[in-house]
Amino acid sequence: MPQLNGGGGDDLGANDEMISFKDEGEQEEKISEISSAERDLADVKSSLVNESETPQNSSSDSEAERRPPPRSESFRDKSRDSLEDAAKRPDGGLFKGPAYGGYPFIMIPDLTSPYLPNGSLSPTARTCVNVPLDLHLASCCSPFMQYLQMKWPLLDVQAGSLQSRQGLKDTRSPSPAHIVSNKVPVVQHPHHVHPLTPLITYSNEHFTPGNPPPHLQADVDPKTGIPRPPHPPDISPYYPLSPGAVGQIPHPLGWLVPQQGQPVYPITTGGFRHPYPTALTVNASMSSFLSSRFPPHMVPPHHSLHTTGIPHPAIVTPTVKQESSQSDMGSLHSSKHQDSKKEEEKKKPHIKKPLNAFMLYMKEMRAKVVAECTLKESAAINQILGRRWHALSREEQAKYYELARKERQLHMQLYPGWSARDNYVGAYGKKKKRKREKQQGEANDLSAPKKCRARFGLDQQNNWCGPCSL
DNA sequence: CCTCCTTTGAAGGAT
DNA sequence: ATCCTTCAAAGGAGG
Repeated sequence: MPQLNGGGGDDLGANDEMISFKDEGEQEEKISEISSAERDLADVKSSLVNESETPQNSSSDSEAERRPPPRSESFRDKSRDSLEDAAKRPDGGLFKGPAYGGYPFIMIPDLTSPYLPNGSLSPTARTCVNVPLDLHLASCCSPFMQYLQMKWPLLDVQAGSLQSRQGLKDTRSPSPAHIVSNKVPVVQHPHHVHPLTPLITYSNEHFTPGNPPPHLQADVDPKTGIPRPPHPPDISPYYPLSPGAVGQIPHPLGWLVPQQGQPVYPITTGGFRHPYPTALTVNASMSSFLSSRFPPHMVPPHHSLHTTGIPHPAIVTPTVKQESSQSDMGSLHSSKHQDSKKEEEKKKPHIKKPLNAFMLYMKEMRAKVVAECTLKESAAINQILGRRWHALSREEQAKYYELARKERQLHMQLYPGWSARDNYVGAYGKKKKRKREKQQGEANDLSAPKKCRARFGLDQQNNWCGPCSL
């Protein structure tokens, strides 16, 4: 993306855009435009997801055209080149150096990325760009702020308008309740909805008080013919696929508000979960809020949100899974053992991996699929989503790839030293083990010892798995 | 209660 | 360079 850090920070080393598909059969990928969740579900159910690559009344040549079989170098290079071009464009100057720090819409040039159908910035976007902002520039320079701005490019505008409209100047000392009270409605003006809202995507559940029941489905996706759950008229449940389209905006304060929806990077601190941090935190008042809501080790330094120590939704304390059960029960049954264990775990907060493109896509679409097919089982849902993912057009996928790349970039800025390896569970973690064994075949028993030995060496046999230690 | 399932993609280590 | 493994989300299913 256009350098968030004003420099050549673009290259994360991941040529993730437009990765070639697995060969699942092009025919299958040509899921017709009338494909529906029901059919997907039927496929899943009938064949237990036996990906029979039988050509399905595909026909949709346009679809096939949109998605050239080997999604690879050609498009990838083009994409990257175009991205770079975008960064070099005059309006890409928004991202040159600190100057753009005052703009919350730091991602705008990406909107003009070649991924978008017409490659132009929507009038809405331009309008938004020109909105004067009441930003706290000092804060904006931090990766955290960039992150916030990326996630909630409009928030400051909204905050500004809030201040003007509601006299929120007294936010100098806002209480969390205060912040929370300024929930959704005030930020949902259609004209404020920026095309960049895809960056904030994720599902409505983050933002709506509750997902409407499937039976309330009102409209139908013109593209897929799949009924959609109803949504506020000023909020599109989808990414804006065309310039000027209105994107969905989960509540910008969502991460400040306990929600039912699962955030992308939930910070769970005493039941406090949220999606990515939002730009609301730009001001100093936020830091006081953070101080009140986060444990000290997660609260950024006052008035200087430094790269390190910045609260990030990717940080999840190990108490995540107990947030509902243990936080309630814990007060009753808090054993010393648990305490010591907790403290031990607190020392190294779990920084989650940034979501990849598909994960972001799933995050956004899952609710829809669930609503459409009344299927709850995630495994089946994910199969459907996987198919739909492949059925997406280049441009549509590109948005997610781009979003994912930004995720990684910000994640990297926020946690320079973090490695995906940090999240690996020991030498041979419990997770996914069985499946891998299945996939890898029978030779596992033989290979495992060898791998442990190779991996940790003889001097670290304590890290070996059980079989290896025998 | 914990793990598996199921998807794709990213990352890192091993070969 | 390629292969293998793990993890990211999600929530029902099953041990």
